Amino acid sequence: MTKDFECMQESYAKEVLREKGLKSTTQRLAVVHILHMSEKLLSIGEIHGGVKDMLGNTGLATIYRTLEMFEDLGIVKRLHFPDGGHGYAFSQGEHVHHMVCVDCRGVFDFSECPAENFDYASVEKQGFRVKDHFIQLFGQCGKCVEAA
Amino acid sequence: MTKDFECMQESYAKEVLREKGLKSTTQRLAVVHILHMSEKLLSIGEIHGGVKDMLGNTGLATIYRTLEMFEDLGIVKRLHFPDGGHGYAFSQGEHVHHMVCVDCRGVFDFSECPAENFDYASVEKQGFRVKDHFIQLFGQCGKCVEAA
DNA sequence: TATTAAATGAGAATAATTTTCAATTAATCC
DNA sequence: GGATTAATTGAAAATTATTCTCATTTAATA
Repeated sequence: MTKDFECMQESYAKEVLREKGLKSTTQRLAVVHILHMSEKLLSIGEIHGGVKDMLGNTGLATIYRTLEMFEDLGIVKRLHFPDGGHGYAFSQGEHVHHMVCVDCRGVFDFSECPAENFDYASVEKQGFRVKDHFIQLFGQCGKCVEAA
Repeated sequence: MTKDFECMQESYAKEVLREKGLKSTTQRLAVVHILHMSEKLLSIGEIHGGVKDMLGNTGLATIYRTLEMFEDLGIVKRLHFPDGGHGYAFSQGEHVHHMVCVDCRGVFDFSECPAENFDYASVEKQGFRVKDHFIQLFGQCGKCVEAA
């Protein structure tokens, strides 16, 4: 039975976890919730803070473990900032890319893949086999453009 | 006067440094040398080790400072591994992208931009202004394909 | 060669991440 | 619903990564 207020992301995560024989713990679902609620990239510390607000004390190690696992499962994506830092965003499995606002760290995702029509044959000449790609756009979001 | 054995990368780096009023120190040039010689992504530790082999003792902080600066100058690029780690590759200023072999961590660069013909207008609907992009390909290099 | 601002080294300080292990909990089976 | 069990967690220590400080050194310039 599904709780009324359970969001799609939450049930999606549960499903993925169940398929892999992993447990849907309160902590893991809280991480999904926090990420899904956020309009910007969150650092480990911010996620930890958010989870603690929801559940009371929660070990930081759990957050690390959860995020690593979620990344492997394709539930979250780790994105990067120009300054070398990084943050996490919810990412629902399918092929999705992200734009990051360098001013407010807002994340915006889009499904059109910039490299969709690229002919990898041209870069595969020396025998390299492309298996995956990572694409992230940088720029300013609408609000920050106006504010500037 | 240019030393006979000075490589292009080294003189390129010197030029960029001079333009910005920064010093071409032995340590900085050693970092360029190490990176340029390497066929794979190097970690901070590996770069530090390489520089120490060339120059004798060298502070780790200098390596950090140098790499951060080089990244800002567009001389090196910080790339990422699926496992969350990262490494540095020489990157000569112009628009270049990298492929990383997930087996041997080899780096291969190419100049055709996969996103070259992408129409950013489609993702800029909500007012986001794309300023830059980060693209990195993952796969297996020829050697590792054969070895597998 | 003397001058000077920039850069370095050493190590302390801080931050980030991983590990360990006993206690807890979600899923499963009756 | 309660017992069972393997997975998961929390807490703290251990490890690793990064930054900072400041006295000393060095590259560029005149």
